[in-house]
Amino acid sequence: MARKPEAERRSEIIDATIREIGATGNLNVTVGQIAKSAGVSSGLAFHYFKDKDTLFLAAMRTILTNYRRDVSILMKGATTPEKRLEAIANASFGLTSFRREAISAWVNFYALALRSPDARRLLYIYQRRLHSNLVYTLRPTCGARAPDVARRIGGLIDGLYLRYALDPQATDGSEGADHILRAARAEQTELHANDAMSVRDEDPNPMDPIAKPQELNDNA
Amino acid sequence: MARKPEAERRSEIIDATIREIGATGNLNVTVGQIAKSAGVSSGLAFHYFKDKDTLFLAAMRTILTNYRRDVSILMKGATTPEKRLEAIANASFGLTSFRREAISAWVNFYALALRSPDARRLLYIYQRRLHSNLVYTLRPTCGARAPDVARRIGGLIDGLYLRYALDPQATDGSEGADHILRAARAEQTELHANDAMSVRDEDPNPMDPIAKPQELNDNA
DNA sequence: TTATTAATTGATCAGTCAATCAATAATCAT
DNA sequence: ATGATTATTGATTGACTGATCAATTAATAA
Repeated sequence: MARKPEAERRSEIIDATIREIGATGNLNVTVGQIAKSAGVSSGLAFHYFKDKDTLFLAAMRTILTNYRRDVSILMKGATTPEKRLEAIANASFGLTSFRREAISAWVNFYALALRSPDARRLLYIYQRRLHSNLVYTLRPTCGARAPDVARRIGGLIDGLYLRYALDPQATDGSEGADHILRAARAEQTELHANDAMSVRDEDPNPMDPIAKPQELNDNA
Repeated sequence: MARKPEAERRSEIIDATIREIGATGNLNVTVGQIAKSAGVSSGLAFHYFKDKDTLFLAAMRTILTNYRRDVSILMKGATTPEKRLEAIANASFGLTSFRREAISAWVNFYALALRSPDARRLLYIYQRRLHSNLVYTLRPTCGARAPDVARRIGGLIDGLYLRYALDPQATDGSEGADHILRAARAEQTELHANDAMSVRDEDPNPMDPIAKPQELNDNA
């Protein structure tokens, strides 16, 4: 009936996908369900997305874009390293990323990455961007240790996200964000037995850290 | 044909389940596939496990049992707090837990926990046990901060596991284990800006830390 | 042996779903 | 208007699969 331009319909279908994944908690939602939730026929969903996996990936790209936007916004006002880290932490555990739909999408996305190279690529983009942002943020306080520390902070973000995401008693992610800041403070204190160990980690991956926060695009 | 006692067949079917999940990377393996891989008919799989989800949970219990066994073995020889933490780290990133099959099972298990209360319960058992072991291990060096630090180390284990598990370039998990130890060392250094913050975390969850490493059973 | 129990099969049912496609309806350009 | 283009439908197909069950076979006991 109601005719809409391609771009709008695409995003409506993507939104419906995220909604349905959030409602059921898994990727076994049928295209029919999704289409219905979007108020269109299943045929249209296939018209715009060649198959189900493509649709899921598009949905995940939207989630990642939202996350990136949050980071970007919160980073704007952050002037000190401490504030910048807080921005990253708050974006990771903030309302956008911690809604049920985003959580479902994320957790299932990890599982999808196990069998879909496309999903894996997308996951790497997220990881690289996060790592890059963290290195940039940690450099002033950690110096050469920044890449090494960033790897732990990044891992901690993912791990705690998973924890609190799967904990029905956790109402929001603020506790997760607190932990990130505490971990970073611990890593940033001067006297580290670690220093000796992490010398070899001076820029372990030369391709990797770029001076400024990343704005990579998700395609490819 | 070949007749075997219940216990043996059960574990053969469970092993086949783990194998097939590992091979395909997702839970969409059919019971037929699993049965075939176990060398039995699909009917038998349903005879011993009332439905597919039950079978998956049984498989996951086996994975958790193997992990627990590894921790237990490695803990035996560990006398100092440092050695004990090393034991936990090595178990978490060791060969048993880092095989492709275990990785697939774990990642999909997280997704399953999103929709299955039974899976969620099982996941909590793992998390509580890990937390408990960490608190016990960290107490000597962290004192009152142990529960708080344990939450981060636990999260870091999960997060880094996910990272390296989904990284095809990572051959083993030894790098993950290294990170755990470094993070712990950072948290254990004396002069912490954190100390003031984490006072309120003195035993945040009274139900939680128990003096000795846990040997909870997985049922219920 | 014979009766009883336990293990195992495989065909079958009933339902589901991704993907296709021919047909229709709305919009636009001329 | 007219034709071309774009959006949209929904019926259909073809393949798949979880679960059931009646029948069969092997082991055990009496």
